[in-house]
Amino acid sequence: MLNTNPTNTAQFSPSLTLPAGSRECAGRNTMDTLKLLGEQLKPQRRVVHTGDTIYQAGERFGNLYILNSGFFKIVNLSADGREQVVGLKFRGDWLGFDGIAGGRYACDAVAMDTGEIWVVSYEALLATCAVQPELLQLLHAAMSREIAHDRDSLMSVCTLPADARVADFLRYWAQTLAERGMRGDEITLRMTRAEIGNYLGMTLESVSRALSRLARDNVIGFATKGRRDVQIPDVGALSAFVQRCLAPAPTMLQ
Amino acid sequence: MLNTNPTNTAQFSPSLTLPAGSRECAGRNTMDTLKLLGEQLKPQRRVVHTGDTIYQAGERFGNLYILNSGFFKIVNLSADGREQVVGLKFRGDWLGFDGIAGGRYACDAVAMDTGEIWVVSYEALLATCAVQPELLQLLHAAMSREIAHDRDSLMSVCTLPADARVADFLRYWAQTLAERGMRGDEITLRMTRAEIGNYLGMTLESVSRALSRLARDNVIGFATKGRRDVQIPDVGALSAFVQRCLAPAPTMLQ
DNA sequence: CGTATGATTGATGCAGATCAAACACAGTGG
DNA sequence: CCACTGTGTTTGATCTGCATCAATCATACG
Repeated sequence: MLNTNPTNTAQFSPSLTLPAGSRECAGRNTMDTLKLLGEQLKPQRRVVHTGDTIYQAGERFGNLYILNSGFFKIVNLSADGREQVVGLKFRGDWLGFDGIAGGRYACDAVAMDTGEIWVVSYEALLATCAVQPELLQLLHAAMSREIAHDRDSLMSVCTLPADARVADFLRYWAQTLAERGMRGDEITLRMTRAEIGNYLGMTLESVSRALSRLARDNVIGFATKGRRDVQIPDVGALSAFVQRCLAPAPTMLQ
Repeated sequence: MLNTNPTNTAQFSPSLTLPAGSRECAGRNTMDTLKLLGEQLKPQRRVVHTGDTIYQAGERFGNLYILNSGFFKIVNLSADGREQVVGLKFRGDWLGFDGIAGGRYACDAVAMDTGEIWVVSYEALLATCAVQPELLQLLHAAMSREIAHDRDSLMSVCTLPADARVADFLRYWAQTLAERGMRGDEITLRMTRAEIGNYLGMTLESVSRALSRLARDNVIGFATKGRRDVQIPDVGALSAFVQRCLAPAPTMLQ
């Protein structure tokens, strides 16, 4: 992989520069957006716990879901039994878009932590949008962001070596939390190495080795007890690590 | 890769069973949908030729595009110069969704053949949707399909070995053409091996070897002159080939 | 015809998969 | 309290699928 490497002169983006498209729609932040959605839609609120499934592949589509707290994984299941984590959802994300086209959800949405989701009937949402055009903008922005991010994911697995993929994964996680008003410098991975590996297209052993390497290079740190909490003192260091992985050769001397 | 392989007993879907979600919204077919869109939106029609760029990453968002004929690739470009084909668009597909959230397009859309695209101002589209709710359904269905397909792509690169990825790519291409009323048994790849490889996360040599293998096994055929045209007598054979690649071991004897 | 671009095929090397063993920690129950 | 068990993690050794390097061939075009 990483076969396309045109004159790579390591001009990586310095530290916290957010990539284009990652900021909230119309300059609005996540908290304000959630407040607006809560007021406009008066959604049914539902508390979920680790392992709860909000919808499953094949189930009849009817609702969209807005994640107010906690976090979810989206799992695709193929006819022949392959299982693939295809997305992670954080505070402010919407769930269930995949069901609109086919009338049935195409994936499973599984809670990875305790949290609260808001249930919104798609029909009711459309009705509300008809009298409140700003809502439609929010809906479309959420779908658009999902499409753009899915493409970034594909780019990651297609062009980055294993170590860089793990680093980029942590960078995205930390940035996402920060953008949404949560601490991004100390994140609790509520996924096993196997789940992370599945999401990134590598084995759990490779994930473990990559994390060890990142810790050895002081790009990340591990919390006192257990290896589930990851400290990220500087997000820029993760980006720099990715670039280092892409660097063609040491080119020592000359 | 393909490390998750739970009791894989090769119960592959027989022949032409379309996977859930691949049929058109509300049972409508592509031709009818295009007709409706053309009548309702009266879009500006624009002829494009190979290599034309309909929009580019960073360009200010304003229009969505509906592909009436021809075909496009969607290319993502990272800050450090990596280039990734993240999608292919066929007749009836929409282009430009990635621009809604950030106000700027996130990718390049490049024509791979002569064709016609319809230009629709996003603002005007929303206005029309307000008085024609069916249009909004079509829009959402198109976005939903894109999200679902992007996930399938990620699953492909994460769980399939190189040969199977190429086979699955051809299967998808053939099925998509068939669904949209075009011949699916003889497709002209208007992409180089390098472009296909980039899209599938492998080198051009691996693509070439995979195609040679598929031809040797009579799963595909090459047209008389040149290796750009691929004959696909039976789409099911491609699915079967994918399953064969996933089979744990030859298990000869017993 | 010569040149250029893309495709095929072979030889070799390596990143990451697979196999294997030891370790850490949280329950659980005596 | 500690032994016991199960689940997840780490780390090492080995193997292999695919990348890389390289040479030849095919088709298109000036």
